[in-house]
Amino acid sequence: MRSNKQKKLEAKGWKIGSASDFLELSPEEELYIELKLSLCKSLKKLRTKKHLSQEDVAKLIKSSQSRVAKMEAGDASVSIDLVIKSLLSVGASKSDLVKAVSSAA
Amino acid sequence: MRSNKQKKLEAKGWKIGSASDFLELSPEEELYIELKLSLCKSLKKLRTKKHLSQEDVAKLIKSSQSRVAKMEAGDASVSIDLVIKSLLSVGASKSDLVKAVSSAA
DNA sequence: TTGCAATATGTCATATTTGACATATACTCT
DNA sequence: AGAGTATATGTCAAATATGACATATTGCAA
Repeated sequence: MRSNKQKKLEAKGWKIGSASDFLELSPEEELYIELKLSLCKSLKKLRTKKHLSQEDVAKLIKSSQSRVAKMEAGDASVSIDLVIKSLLSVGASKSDLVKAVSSAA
Repeated sequence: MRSNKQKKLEAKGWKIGSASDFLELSPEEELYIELKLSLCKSLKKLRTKKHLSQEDVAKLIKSSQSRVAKMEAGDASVSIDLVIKSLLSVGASKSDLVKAVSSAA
């Protein structure tokens, strides 16, 4: 099982250089990150389930493979908007989104 | 009961000037808009329930009253990211988010 | 009515997100 | 081993979202 600290570290780029430290996140910052990571994980799951490459998804959303990789990695440089748009483009249903939100830690 | 067309029109600024017309949205574009509008609506509900002014919320999220107004209006210039951050700052729980996503048309 | 607080709408310079690209790394195959 | 495919990571100019501000509009109490 993955530790809490590791999950925070996966949110690459977050809070680096800011006053507050990684492990001092407010509850709402925590939930925001967990939610985003959950959506990112769902994207990867749905994509592989559909046997699509990152390049395939990139074409669907008119973006690039590198951006899809960053989405799946939960990179801080990608917006939740883009992740949600990608999920929908890959065929996620409303209930898929509900599941993703529900399963945020 | 509100018509479908009206809900689209509430998504101010959307698709204006683009090739496709308001009423020709793909299913995923539809769901994306409905989802966003649902989150916006939830924000307004939660804010009023907590007896907060838009100015109060603006201070919580370090933004401005006008941006909060735009969020609640479902303005196309605001990101889902900001709406979610606002919801969490106002005290939304995970189940509040789940409900908002679930109740997207 | 007037006055005041809350909300709506428009604009704009700045900040953040974006797609694109290069390149690195991983994972099959033969 | 090498070749081919998929994924990861870094960078950057262009596109988009942002907070701040001005101002308009609403609603409501005196």
